[in-house]
Amino acid sequence: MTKEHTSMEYLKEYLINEGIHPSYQRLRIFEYLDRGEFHPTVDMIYNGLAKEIPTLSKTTIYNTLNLFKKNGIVTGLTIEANEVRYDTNMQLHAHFKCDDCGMVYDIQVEIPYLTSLTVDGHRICERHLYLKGTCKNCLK
Amino acid sequence: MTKEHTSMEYLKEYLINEGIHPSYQRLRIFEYLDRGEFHPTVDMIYNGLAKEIPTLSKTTIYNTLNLFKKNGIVTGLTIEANEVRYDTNMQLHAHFKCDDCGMVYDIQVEIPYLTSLTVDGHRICERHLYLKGTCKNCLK
DNA sequence: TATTGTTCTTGTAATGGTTACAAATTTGGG
DNA sequence: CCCAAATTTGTAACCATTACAAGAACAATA
Repeated sequence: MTKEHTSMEYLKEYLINEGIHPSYQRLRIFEYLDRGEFHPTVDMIYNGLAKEIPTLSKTTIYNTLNLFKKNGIVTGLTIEANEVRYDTNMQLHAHFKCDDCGMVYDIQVEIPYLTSLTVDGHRICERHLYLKGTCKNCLK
Repeated sequence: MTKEHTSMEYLKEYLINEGIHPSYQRLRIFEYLDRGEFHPTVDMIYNGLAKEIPTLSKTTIYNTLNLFKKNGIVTGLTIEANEVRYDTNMQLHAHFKCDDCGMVYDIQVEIPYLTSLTVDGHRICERHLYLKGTCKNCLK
């Protein structure tokens, strides 16, 4: 998925192309994920959408995210043990989480090592790289 | 901590040097972590030690691991959202987790990029790199 | 050695995120 | 318009972790 804000129609077709029936809830959840570099948790999605979709259930969000993950259009980031953050950017990239404000940033990486298909004889399917520290804004 | 099997006396002095009072439980838990490339969960530690220390409580394991983390001799790996694995190797290295057997391997990395102190203006304190796939043994 | 205060350990209960499940609702095709 | 299938929802269950308070072990002092 691209980083630019995209029309609802486009998101709808995107879901269909990925084999996902674009129900209202799924569309809104995907839209929420796709807008901006946000990497929200389930709670953030719930709090963000519940105002506009009063009947929304957390179970629906979990179901939807698991469906998205199964179909490979979303990935869950486990930077902290007790919170999963969701990302629609499926390209290889790293994340930086600020210990102060909690913000998660996308980081572009150019590490040829990471594109290797094997390491020590093991076959690699997923690559995860994240950094932690104090972010640009909190350093000021 | 080194990877070789080390005597109980050595482990004891190591804990003392790190400012940790070496109680029997702490010593046994640290010994369990230090022996082999195992990266156990709390449950594994509990199941592994409960036979020999019948009074051992899971709370003690959690307390002890949190103490070890606070004193910087152990780190928690959050590869999967619902399980933390503990590692006494505090040097920069990567991990490979097998989706089949669940085994976590240490991987030596030589990525100059990772030793950088900042990225995009953010100050880096921690670096985490893990890979997932099928391990050497499960490929056979 | 007895005492006493501190540290460490333990069991139980509480917490919080996630999943299981079944009922209710919505949707799409005939 | 009707029915079967898919989707959503709320409740309850689950599991890892933490909070808390009581009990046990320990260290220092006299």
